[in-house]
Amino acid sequence: MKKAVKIFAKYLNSRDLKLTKERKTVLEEISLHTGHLEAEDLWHNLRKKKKRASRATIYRTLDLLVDSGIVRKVDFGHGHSHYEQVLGHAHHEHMICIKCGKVIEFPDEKIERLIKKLCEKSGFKHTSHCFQIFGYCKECR
Amino acid sequence: MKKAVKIFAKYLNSRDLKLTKERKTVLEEISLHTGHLEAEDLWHNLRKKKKRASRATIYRTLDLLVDSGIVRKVDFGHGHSHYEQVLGHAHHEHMICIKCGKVIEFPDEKIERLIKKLCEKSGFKHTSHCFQIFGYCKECR
DNA sequence: ATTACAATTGAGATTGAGTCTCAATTACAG
DNA sequence: CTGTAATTGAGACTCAATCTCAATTGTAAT
Repeated sequence: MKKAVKIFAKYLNSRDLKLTKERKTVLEEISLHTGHLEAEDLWHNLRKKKKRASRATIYRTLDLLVDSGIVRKVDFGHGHSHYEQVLGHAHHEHMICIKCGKVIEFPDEKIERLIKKLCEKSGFKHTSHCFQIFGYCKECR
Repeated sequence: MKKAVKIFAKYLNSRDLKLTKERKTVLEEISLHTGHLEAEDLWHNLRKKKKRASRATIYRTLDLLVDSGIVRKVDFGHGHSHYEQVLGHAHHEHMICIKCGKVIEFPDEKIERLIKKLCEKSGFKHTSHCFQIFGYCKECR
């Protein structure tokens, strides 16, 4: 997914920020994963590959990636954030099983439409949202 | 709101838990506030009134109150939880202004219906959800 | 009432995600 | 190549929330 790097470079450039090897490394590692991952996972994965980046840099880069729209930050109620690629993945929201931890994705066009309407009504300018359903999955109920 | 205490007592009893004066105190303090409040607010308010309860007890009690359906835990993206009464307040969700911090409530029947449908489709048993819209309010955009 | 005992409490230690500091390093425009 | 502002990383720090455990309290049974 070279496209992501290009978009990131453009975003960084527009803000007079630099595309360092650490930032590239973090983005590349995220690109390898289609699912969700935690900052800590990133740190461990990179460490294993001897492509180190400090925790501080990882968190800082994640913020930039979120800001540039390449990555989304999601909260599964585990007390820390998860991150997932936006590029090349259909927009969706999550159901989280509070027993086995399984995460089910579902499309969210209806929610998008609803948000648009709600915002129009109150003059609110939407920048992001979170929508999660917690409960028990088919297997755990 | 005496009803809340009754419901709480019943809930506690059903789980062989006790209605202590600390738990009553926490619930009473929450009942005084129609809006959202933080665990830290509770601790300060109670301290001022010389009706002390330790942080540990406040957090423990809040968990019980959430579990019994009297209180709802909401995340406004401030890095810590907020709590609000459910009893006597119409079901709603929140829009949070990322500039001034204002919280706008809006009714959520449509979302409830949407959740129900989504859950039916995938055999998921809904216990709770979170839905927040972040952005800029009319005044800040 | 009194007893008995499991549930509860609180002070303070601990955890853990995330942020901050600042000297040393690096990207990149000119 | 050079100048310089942006970046990095190790580790200190923050802060919400949880845990520990000895002392206390609510409650059901006697």
